[in-house]
Amino acid sequence: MRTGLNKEKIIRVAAEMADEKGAADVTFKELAERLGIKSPSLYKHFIGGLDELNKELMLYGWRLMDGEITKAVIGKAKDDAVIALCYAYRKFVSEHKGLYEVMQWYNMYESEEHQQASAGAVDVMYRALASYELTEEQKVHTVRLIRSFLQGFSTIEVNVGKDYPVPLTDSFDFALKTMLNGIANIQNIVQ
Amino acid sequence: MRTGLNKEKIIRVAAEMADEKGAADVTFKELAERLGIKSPSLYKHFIGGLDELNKELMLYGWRLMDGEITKAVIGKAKDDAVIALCYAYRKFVSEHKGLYEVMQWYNMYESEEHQQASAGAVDVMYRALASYELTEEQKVHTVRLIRSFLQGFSTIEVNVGKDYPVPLTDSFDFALKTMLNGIANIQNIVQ
DNA sequence: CTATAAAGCTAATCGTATTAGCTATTATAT
DNA sequence: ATATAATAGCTAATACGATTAGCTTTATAG
Repeated sequence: MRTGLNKEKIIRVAAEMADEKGAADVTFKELAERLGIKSPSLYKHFIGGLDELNKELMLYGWRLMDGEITKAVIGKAKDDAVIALCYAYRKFVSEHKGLYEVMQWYNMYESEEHQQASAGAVDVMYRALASYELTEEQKVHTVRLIRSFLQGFSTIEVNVGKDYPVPLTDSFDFALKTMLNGIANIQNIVQ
Repeated sequence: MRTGLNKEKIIRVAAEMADEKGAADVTFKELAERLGIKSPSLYKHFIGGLDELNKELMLYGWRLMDGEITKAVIGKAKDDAVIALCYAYRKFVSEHKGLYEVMQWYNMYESEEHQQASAGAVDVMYRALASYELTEEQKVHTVRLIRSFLQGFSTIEVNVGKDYPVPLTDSFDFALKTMLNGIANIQNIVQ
């Protein structure tokens, strides 16, 4: 019988599943169970199989994050904007560990598509830097620094056991200040 | 017949294989072929199967990197030490993309073991900071910043398509300078 | 020399992904 | 309204790698 499913609904369930059980445990078998259908039926929606689902999950994840960090930055400028963006990124990851794994993990394979998917989030970073007096090249460097840090920090935080006696949050703030300080002194930094 | 294999040799072949084909494509099937044995025989060396192999690969990778960055830092202090360490880390990743994937990827599951594996590399970072006038807490923050950046930057660099018109190397240097600048101004940064 | 452990092998099993082909339901064109 | 086509589901069968069971050969300790 018809269940009224479509790609979008399936992706949402798959994303939940990823967050609950980890990216590697999103199987067609269990996804189908959760949706109340049999696993071969999933091929009606994802002809490319598990691979296609993962790609769509990745795209979905980046769109979602894009939305979150965009909201966070609205009406803010300079340091306030950067700080808000970084907090929003970190919050997103903490709430979507599994989905974030897919966003990272799947990138190993389809880097072209991944590039485009994350372009939205990167673009928000550029806009957040608009209010600084920076050359285009300086903006590129800065975005790459912030992006690298956020990505690395998130990965570490998600998988870390202990953050005692020095809380990770303090280190996060420290890092933000260091980077903002770098932006402020950018003329002295770049030859 | 006896082939004279042992864990160490198998791991080395598996590491090569990871670098050639990517972490996800290290299968018992092909690994056995490369070693000239049948895949069930691998269980004589890795009772825990593919899982155990991956864990050992991860440990091997971190030991290897530990050695590399340790060498790089010898006889250097302060900024020179940090710069050398970061370059060595980046070089290691560029030469061991697949192995590095395993080092990252496997961490999702066994975070306790991963912690210990990467502890060596983290320790080298602490030593590299020894020559600065920093409190223990400041060192922790600094190590976490550098580590996050290196991890994020590496992941991005490995999977990125284009670094044109702004070369990634320039961004790497920019980031290093920004972070070193942050270390120099650390008193002003921490409240 | 012999007993035993180690390291290999073949054959069989398991689990998930995937494909093939069938059926009912929905949507659409006449 | 009705005939037709496309869609979304199903069952049965296949494929492929991981894994397990049980056998055999080779080193080696005593």
